Amino acid sequence: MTIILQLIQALADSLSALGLPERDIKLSPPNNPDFGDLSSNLALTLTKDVQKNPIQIANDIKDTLKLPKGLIDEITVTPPGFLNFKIGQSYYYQTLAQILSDQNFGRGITGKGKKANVEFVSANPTGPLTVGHGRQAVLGDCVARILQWNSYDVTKEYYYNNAGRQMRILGQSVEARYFNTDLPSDGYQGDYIVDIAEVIRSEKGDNIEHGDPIFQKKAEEIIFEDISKSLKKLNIHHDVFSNEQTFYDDGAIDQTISDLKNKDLIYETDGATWFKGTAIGMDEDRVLIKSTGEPTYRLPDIAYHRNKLERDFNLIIDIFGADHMGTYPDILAALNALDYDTENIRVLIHQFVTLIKGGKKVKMSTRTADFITLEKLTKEIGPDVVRYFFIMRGMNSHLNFDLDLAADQSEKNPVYYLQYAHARICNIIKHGESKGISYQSNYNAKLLNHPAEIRLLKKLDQFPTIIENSLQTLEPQLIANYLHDTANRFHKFYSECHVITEDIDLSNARIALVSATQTVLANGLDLLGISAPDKM
RNA sequence: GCCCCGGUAGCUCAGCUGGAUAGAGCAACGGACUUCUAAUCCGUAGGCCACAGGUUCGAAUCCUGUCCGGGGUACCA
Repeated sequence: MTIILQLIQALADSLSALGLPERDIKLSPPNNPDFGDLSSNLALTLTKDVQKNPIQIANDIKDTLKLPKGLIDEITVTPPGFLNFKIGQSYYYQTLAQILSDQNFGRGITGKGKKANVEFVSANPTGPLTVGHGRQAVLGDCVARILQWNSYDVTKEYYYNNAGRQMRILGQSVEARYFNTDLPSDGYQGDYIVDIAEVIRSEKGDNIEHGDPIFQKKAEEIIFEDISKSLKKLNIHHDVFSNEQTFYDDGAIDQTISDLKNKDLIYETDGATWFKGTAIGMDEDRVLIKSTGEPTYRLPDIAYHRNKLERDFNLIIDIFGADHMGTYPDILAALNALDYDTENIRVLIHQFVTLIKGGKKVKMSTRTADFITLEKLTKEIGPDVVRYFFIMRGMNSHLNFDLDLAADQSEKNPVYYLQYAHARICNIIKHGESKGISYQSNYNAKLLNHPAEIRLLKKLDQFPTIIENSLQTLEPQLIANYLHDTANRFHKFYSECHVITEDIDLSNARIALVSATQTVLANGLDLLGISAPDKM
């Protein structure tokens, strides 16, 4: 049982001993370290019901509190009525020992025996991935890593629409380049289309007929290769690729329509087939099949999610850009109408990246070939910097990405702050070995008394809590922020405490502390898919 | 019009399941390397947390309204 749970239990016991009403008790570290390690507003929440001065309530609770010996050093009551707990240092020494005995410190077992699916990127193969796609790529990959770290069996999935209008225009664009004719209206203007046409020419010669499916097929293939390559350079791999066409071929699309029809949720107007969303509480009805006979993306999306639900995942995560905000409720509503339980589906929406170049916003468009590729960015500033840049911000913040600044600042990017801490530790350990000092399990933890040492220890102790929070919220930036704090406390420790000294006992204790810090940093960086270098 | 996200230091953003004195990086200024890596550390400066109300012992955080920016609201994806 963690120290927090023990305290909450003891506080709850006190409440009942005093005949006070029950409360949902919360403990959190106060901003000001003078108030101790954990604080509770418990007494303040009771004032109204009890009609008593909160300070007096807090003192009553304090006096009746029964705690295991050695757990808490000091309990104080401060205005306006907080209960503050100072945790004994021996607790942190135990944490240190725990980290040193377990390289996997921070790993959770929540997902043991459970299967999760994370769908992300899912850009249609109409052109290279852009900087805009990067955010989702990194976010999705980190979410998958968080789940894996918590023992989930994770399938990383990429879904794309290859049967619709977009891909048809792509094929027509390639064809136009091949025959040297005008691009279709809304055609793809990028040079890569010309390159694809040339590949086709060199492989198949000049005698392909108009309308040959090879144009679209080859384009899809080549562009997908390029997308995979860009992702690979960011250390991102998908396990499964699903596409729309499959669901036409295996009849899932027709089946979905007929099942919805059986639920009386389908009607036809103006030659189009509509989904009766209003019948099940939605704001509007939506078109599923256009009057041209071509389905809208919603229909295959429903079929696809049905397919995912039938693959028996315990957790299904969809990661979408803000432009999908309005569409997923329809999908979920349709699935519910088809008697599926959608509780295991979590939809993460991230806001867009606004690109700034030369102080001006860049409007990106794949169609007009007005974009900066993710691959180019990765090449310029490196995968670790790209990943950190995208992950250090919350997903529902709009992100301004200044390309000039990114290139400029890559030298002093905050990710190096974390990596440098790790590299420094490696160097200390190396230096220690040259002096005959290396980690011994019989170190004397009590020698770690310096404020900078204690502060670092307290930070390391928080790691599992941070992991737990990030699992619940699926927000990787919690880990990024935590690692920054940890590196900060390490750097401060480094500047105040020399590790390898003439004092062998102290050196041993500090080597232990530094090794534990290394483990936490390496684990955290791994969660973000960022490398932990031995030297820089 | 309606729905979703945001508005916090000069810039980019943390903090938002209500707590005590609102933080970091960059930019500016001033210090610290005969020592395990100065990609670091220490210090100075910088704020009506968009605005106005409300709830509360207590609001950057919750509620309502207004303003500004982004996205949706398509028989585009």
